[in-house]
Amino acid sequence: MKSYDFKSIEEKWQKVWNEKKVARVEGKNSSGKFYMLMMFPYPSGKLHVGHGRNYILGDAVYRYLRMRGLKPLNPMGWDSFGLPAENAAIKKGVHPRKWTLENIKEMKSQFSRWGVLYDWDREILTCDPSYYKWNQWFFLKMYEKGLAYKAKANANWCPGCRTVLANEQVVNGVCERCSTPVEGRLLEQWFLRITNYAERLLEGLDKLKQWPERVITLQRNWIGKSEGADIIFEIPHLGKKIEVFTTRPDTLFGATFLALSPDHPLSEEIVEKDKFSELKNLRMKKGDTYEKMGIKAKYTAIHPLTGKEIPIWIANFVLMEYGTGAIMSVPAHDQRDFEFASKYGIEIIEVIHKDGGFNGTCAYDGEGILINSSQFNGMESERAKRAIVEKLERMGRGKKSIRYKLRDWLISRQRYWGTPIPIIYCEKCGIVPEREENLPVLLPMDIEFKGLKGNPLETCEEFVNTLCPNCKGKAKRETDTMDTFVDSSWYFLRFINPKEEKAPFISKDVNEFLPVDLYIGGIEHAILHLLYSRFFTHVLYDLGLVNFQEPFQQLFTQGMICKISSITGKLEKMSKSKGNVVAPDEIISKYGADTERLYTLFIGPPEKDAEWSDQGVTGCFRFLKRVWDFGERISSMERKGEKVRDEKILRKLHQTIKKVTEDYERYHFNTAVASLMEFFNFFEENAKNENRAFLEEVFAIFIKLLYPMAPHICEELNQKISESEMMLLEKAWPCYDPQLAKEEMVVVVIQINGKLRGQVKVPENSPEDYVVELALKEENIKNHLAGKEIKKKIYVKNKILNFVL
RNA sequence: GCCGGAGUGGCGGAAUUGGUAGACGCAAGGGACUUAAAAUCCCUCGGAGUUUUCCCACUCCGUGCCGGUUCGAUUCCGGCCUCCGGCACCA
Repeated sequence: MKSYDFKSIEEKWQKVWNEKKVARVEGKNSSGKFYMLMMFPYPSGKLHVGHGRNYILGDAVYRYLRMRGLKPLNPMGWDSFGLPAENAAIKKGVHPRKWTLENIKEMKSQFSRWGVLYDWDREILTCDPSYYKWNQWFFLKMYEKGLAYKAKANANWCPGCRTVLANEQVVNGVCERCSTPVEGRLLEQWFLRITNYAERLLEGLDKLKQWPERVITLQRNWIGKSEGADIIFEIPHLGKKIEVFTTRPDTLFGATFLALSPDHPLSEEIVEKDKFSELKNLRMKKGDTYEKMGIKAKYTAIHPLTGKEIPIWIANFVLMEYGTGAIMSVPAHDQRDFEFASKYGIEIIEVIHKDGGFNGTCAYDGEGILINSSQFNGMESERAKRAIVEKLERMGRGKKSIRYKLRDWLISRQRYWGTPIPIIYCEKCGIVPEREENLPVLLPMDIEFKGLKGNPLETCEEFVNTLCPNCKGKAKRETDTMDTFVDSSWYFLRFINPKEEKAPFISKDVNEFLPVDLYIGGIEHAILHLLYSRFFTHVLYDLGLVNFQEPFQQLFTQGMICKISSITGKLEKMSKSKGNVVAPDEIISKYGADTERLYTLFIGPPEKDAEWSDQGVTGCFRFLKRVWDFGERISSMERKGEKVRDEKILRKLHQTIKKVTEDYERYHFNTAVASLMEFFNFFEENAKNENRAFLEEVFAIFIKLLYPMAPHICEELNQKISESEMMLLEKAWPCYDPQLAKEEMVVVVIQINGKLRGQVKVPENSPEDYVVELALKEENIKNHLAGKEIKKKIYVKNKILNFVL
């Protein structure tokens, strides 16, 4: 008997799959359209078993769908622009492109060693001019539509990466990539006007029925819609107005002061000259780590409804980035206003009354009945909101308003390894977009990286100096490159026509294949990538380039693989910096790729985080080894006599087909593995007869069920026992016989007052009377019923019989 | 503070619509084989108790805590605790 030689089996089949290009989808899809996609990786180098989860999961789905008769489009590419490549270049002097291509080669071979299949004929690299040309093209389209613009803004500057970051890339005040604290810097930067799409991005979420609820919630909170009113306060001494945004117009009569952000454009005009240094100081002390403080302005504002003069303060707790940068402060009904008013002795007026509401020690921010509010007294908050806004609208002092937390997407990066922004600064014409026919604006390749500081593009004369496309006069190129999230915001469209030279894609084809039917990736992209991609798709829809607005029909977010970190001592996401990575090659050389695949799927529910256990891996290895030995045993048996079927085994088999099919449909691979193990335990135990024909029949079905998860061993076993040479990948998924999948005899549990007291075996769908009769014969039931009266009987067919006493 | 998600044996986890809690795997303990080890195979494995020579049984408790609905709750409802994730002076 040959022992389980996973190494040669796996090499053999990987070679076959690669050479036959089994996942290739040419042009249109004949077997029904299905587009599945794994989030494409950044080629950072070696992959670990944690990364593997994404790809293995996807491959199991892919192979299952293949057996179900679909031939899904399943492409793969590389998100290959970005900082790590550039940092490696500066450190080691190797060009980012070279570093990137080497990593891709390594990772691609890792995919092969895992036995995951992609249509490599559609491979794309975002760092390739044939790809990033279209980033530039989209940018120009957006510029035309006013969706790309340059503005001076207080940007998030990361001193570590020496570039600005998008709001989405700042996590807890530090850089998402390098964890350096982010500073504010006033810079001219390029933005994409994602805020124009806030409402549509919000509405679109309602249509995403097959997205995880938590991702929807994260996006909804990130967009952060608030409904309220803009209200105008006059400053008579200045002859100017201040507009504020509030969600609580019903509290307007309690507004006893205005508070302006220190960055508000009027802030310098309204404070005394001798308080300028104080103002500057205030600008440094923003954020909730600082105590609330402020400067009283030299002017007052007029309350739009009472006509009373109220003070204006510059306050460090008011954000310039949200609303209008100014608020009406209602100390009785907003805790922040309350703290500020208490500190500076500003008047506090209760206007919303409720029992247990405002008591003078802290603000009451709930709803109630209006008081101290003139003609609105006695109204409910909700009604008063409308009534007051209507009144303001009639007076021309305010209007209904909706605000979002979402801010425009800052895409400028002061780094080299990215898509050059196709903009030219002409001495005469100013900002001039590059002409379409001149695209791509090529990233220069001959750059010396060692010891470099700052953006190398700035020092690259051939790149910077150019002629104006308008007047042919002297001009300079923009040296900022694009955020790499631009690259990943549309790559799923490029896979349809990856080699198209005249357009980013062909609309007709894209409309046929998209939206992506199943998108698999990590939860860490819940906001950034998935929001930007949705935004891009909405924009492309408006440009008439695609006929759908949402790019991803179903989203599956898999959990992360964790392990105790040798550095922090805690359970952490597997990563090099935490010193807790497990290399796939370690597992593959010891147990094989099928074992790693099976264990990765068995480790727990795929949408949840899981802890890697080296010991757990052995369980899966032992299982596969037993499967192999069983196959060997069958193939060494003599073919003789007639096929003798074993009813018990057949029933168990068909129950297992049913269970495993249902589990695959729901992506519950962990329980699919458990069911297959359970079946195999049963099979081994009961397959005592030496009837090869029958054992072979059962075993052939069993390995089909196991195939999507452990494909190499199953292909090999299939070849060994099967008469046809056809690969399992091309075979049909087994159907179960509903009659056989049912138990012949079902166990009905007997309860007394809801407590388990016994069980009887009866034929399926037995009538109540029959089950009661049998139950009453049970010794234990008799004991419990002795001397008591049965009040009620509850019978659930094939499940339970409950006597209520 | 706000918004999500979760809490089940020594561990990872199962229980698809309210119907036998602990499937499957790991670890552990015991045994077989072996000079020995590895590998493999067999048995035990939530807690407490009753019965008993053993087997076979049986009873009570048990799914974070307290309460409710129900013949019956890991599952539904109300209140709390803890942990994880996201947002956070967002007016």
